[in-house]
Amino acid sequence: MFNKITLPDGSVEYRAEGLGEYSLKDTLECGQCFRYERIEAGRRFADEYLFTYGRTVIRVGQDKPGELTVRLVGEELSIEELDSLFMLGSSLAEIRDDILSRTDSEWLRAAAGMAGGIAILKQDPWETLISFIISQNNNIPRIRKIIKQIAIEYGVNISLLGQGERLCPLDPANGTPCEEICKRCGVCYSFPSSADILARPEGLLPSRPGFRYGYILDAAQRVYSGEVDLDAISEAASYERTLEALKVIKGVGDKVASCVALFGFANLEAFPIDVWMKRAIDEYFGGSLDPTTLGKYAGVAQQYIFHYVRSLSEAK
DNA sequence: AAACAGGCCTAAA
DNA sequence: TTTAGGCCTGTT
Repeated sequence: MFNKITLPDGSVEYRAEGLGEYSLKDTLECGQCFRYERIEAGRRFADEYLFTYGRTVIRVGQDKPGELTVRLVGEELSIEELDSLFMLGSSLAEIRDDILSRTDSEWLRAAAGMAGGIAILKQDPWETLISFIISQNNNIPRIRKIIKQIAIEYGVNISLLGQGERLCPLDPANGTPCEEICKRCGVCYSFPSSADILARPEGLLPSRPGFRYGYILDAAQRVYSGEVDLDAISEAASYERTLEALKVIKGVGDKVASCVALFGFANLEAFPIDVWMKRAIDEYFGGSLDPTTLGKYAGVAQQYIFHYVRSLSEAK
């Protein structure tokens, strides 16, 4: 859980510790989220990032596993919201043990050993939905680029919103207007609502989403009209009903819907199967793997498998 | 240059 | 119910 700390200079930080093997780097870079920038120059922690969430930019750092330090720019977030976003309510070790107690796969054990520091973020459902619509038949650099350009095209610059200090480490003269830097980085721009997109659909075009353009529009229409009610899904819906509800949107099939269930609604039993997972299942699980055998944290197991198989492929 | 990238849709068996 | 093409675009 995060603690709020007021520093001598009056600024506010949130700190959490005792989070076991929680890895900030693996959590942000494992592919579940797209709106982050790693900070290199002038960083205060071994790993440090800017991460966009709603109308807040979160500057988050980690020196060793199990510790997090956070500063906020833009809209305030409550401790509860921060805990929920970073999944601090669950113990990574308990989740891992639960998964491993249900399998005799040595390969999965090795995957857990390597990826056990990954937490499942509970991100904004709407942005997650659009992000994974964009992800289809696409590669990660371009996915990030499209999302970034959409935000820059429609969004407000969170870093210029309010009272708080500017925390942009990419700005050499802290406190000065930063149009140029921000429009390249994009991480400080909020993501448009469904209404924003419907009011001016052409705004999507500069990002060149290709055939996904119609899918994004369909999602915006169905969410705006209430036919797909993300708040209601968030409140009550089971995993199966979440999938069913999301799949009425054109361009949303099993894979995209399960990603939104997992990363947008924190349905930890969600088990997205993409090309990487298919490869892993073919290679290391004899061609089939029933997610329900992995228990209520199957989605975390999915991240172990996904992360491990990708790291193996990168190694060669 | 042809194939591929964290899928989905549609048409056809 | 399952299987093939095709799809925007950018990169290699």
